[in-house]
Order: sequence, then C-alpha cells, then structure tokens
Amino acid sequence: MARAKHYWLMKSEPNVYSIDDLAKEKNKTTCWDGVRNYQARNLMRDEMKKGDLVLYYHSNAKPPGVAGVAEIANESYPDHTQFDKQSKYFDPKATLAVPRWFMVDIKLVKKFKTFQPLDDLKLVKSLEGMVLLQKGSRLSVQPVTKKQYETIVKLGTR
DNA sequence: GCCAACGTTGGC
DNA sequence: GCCAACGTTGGC
Repeated sequence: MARAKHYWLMKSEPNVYSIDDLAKEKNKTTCWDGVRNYQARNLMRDEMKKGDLVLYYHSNAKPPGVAGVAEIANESYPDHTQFDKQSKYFDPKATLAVPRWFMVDIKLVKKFKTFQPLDDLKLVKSLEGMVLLQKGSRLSVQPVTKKQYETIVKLGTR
C-alpha cells in the first residue's frame, strides 16, 4: 500500500530563484541543489517521496511568505554541485563514491492566486506551532502537517 | 545593514 | 567531547 502523502515547506530566495523561475523551467521542474544543512538533507534524502506536496516559500523577500505549491517529482540523488570546484556549493570532503549532499527534483503545481505573507500566517490560529513560525527556526526544508498545508493552500487559492 | 539564533569547525 | 570562534540564515 502506498504511504500517505507527506507535506513540506521549502525556502528559496526569490532574487536567486523564485517561483516564477520554476514556472519557466522545462516541465516546470528543477533540481533543488545547494542545500548544505544536515537536517534539511536528511529530510530530502530519507523522507521525501515522489508525489509529496511542498509549500514554496520566498525567504529574504519583501515580504517573505508562501508563493505557491510544488510536488516532489524525483526522489533524492546526489547533488552534483558538491563535486564542482567552480560551484560555491563545492565540498572537498564529498566523493562520488560517498556523496555527502543530496537533492530532490520539484515540479510546480500552482502559483498562489494570493501570496501568503509571513505576517498574515502568524495571525492564523490553526497554524500555531508550525515550524516556520517558531522563533529561531531557519531550516530551509521543513515538515508541515496536512492541516497546516491545507490551511495555507486554502488561503492562497481563494 | 543589523543582529539574534543557530550550526559548524577545530584546538585542546 | 567541550566550547570559543566563526559562519549563515533570514526577519526586520
């Protein structure tokens, strides 16, 4: 039996790579390279499955917030940028035999009709306790509950 | 641009 | 294995 869908939130700085950039990709799909945090890596490597749904979050933006929804299009495989000496994500300790960093592919599902700014999400009662809203929380890949996911999608698509 | 809150590194 | 120093994230 198929495992139940899991829900996630992934952060990207829109001046680096926004949801509109994702929309312009072939098949609206891209590889999520450059994650260099072990907790985030473990989630991508071990927990994300094809078909899982992702809130696409714009960080370091004015304002920051959730811009839309994507899905996991391919499960984890080694992040090629760790082997690339030219890349700012190069990791001298990673080898082809023993890669250290992994990534998934995500595909755009939809851009929200109404962008959901962080400030607004903070006011939503049912989102209390969401990882994103916890003080000091800065994980770039986070788990989200089904309820939290549905609440935000509902707000974004109306 | 500031800085709080974390995470990582490396000397010991 | 501790912890100080340093680096990064990301809201403000």
